[in-house]
Amino acid sequence: MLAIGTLSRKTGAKVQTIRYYEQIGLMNEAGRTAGGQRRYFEKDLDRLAFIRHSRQLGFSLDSIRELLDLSDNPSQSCTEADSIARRQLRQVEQRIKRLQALKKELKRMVAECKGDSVAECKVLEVLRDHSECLT
Amino acid sequence: MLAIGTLSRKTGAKVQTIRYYEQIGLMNEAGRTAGGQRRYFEKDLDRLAFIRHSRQLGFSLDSIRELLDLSDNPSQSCTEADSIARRQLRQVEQRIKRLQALKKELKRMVAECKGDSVAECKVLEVLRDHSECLT
DNA sequence: GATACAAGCTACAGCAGATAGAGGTTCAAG
DNA sequence: CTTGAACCTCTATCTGCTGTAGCTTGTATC
Repeated sequence: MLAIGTLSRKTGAKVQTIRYYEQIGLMNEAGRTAGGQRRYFEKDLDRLAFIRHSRQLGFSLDSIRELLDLSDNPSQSCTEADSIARRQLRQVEQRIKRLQALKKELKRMVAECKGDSVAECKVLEVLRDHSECLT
Repeated sequence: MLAIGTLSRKTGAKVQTIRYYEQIGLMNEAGRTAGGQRRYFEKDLDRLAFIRHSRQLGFSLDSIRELLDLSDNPSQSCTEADSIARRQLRQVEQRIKRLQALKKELKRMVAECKGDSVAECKVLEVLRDHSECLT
């Protein structure tokens, strides 16, 4: 039986976050001691690790909920899990594209700055004048 | 004198967003008609456009506040604006790096999936087992 | 001048995904 | 039995908006 702090240390999730996951129904309600403290089994640790890892891969809590449901019903086809992962992949790719465009623009912005007074600051000028913008 | 809806249409910011920006002190308090409706000058339009463009480049509202302060005091050196922009650039670069690592992992995940039953699903397996993880 | 109605107003709630603090209780080691 | 770290609940806060309810104003048209 593991206390919440142990779960926290083993997964890297903050104690409050674990309680929050319980609150929103992502983690099962934990058993309690006579005094009301949460106690966990190994399977809870696994579930939390799954959630953490999925979060690190950028999955939304809703997607994780779906993945956990699938994981709890091992007889189904894998197709759905696959499509969730592919959706996530597409999202990540899109975000990368967007950020690369931003990076380009920011680079251009700071490259043109010559440390003059604010009046001639290229950074501020670029921000002011959207028409020069590449994006 | 421009109504809030005109400002909205010209900048793409939602009406509520403009009022929100006023509320948090990013936009100056607008003048009002006798009936209490907000009326704006061209300079307000410029300021809002500046904010919108900065947001599109991923600057936080706090950074934008700093940039606007600098922009309002044209006698200062440009150094600070430059360092805010560089900071933003670094953040963007870091995010790209992180996302590229995620992308790699997600690709690996879906590539290994063969449409089997959930029990053998590689996607779920990878999520379960962090130790196989590249990140 | 009357009327219609789009557009404005305030105030508040809600979203994701946590995180922090107050103020009190329990557990486990010594 | 005492100590104090770890736990508990509850509520508020963060970012950056967005949406709704219920009401008022402004303006074009008749």
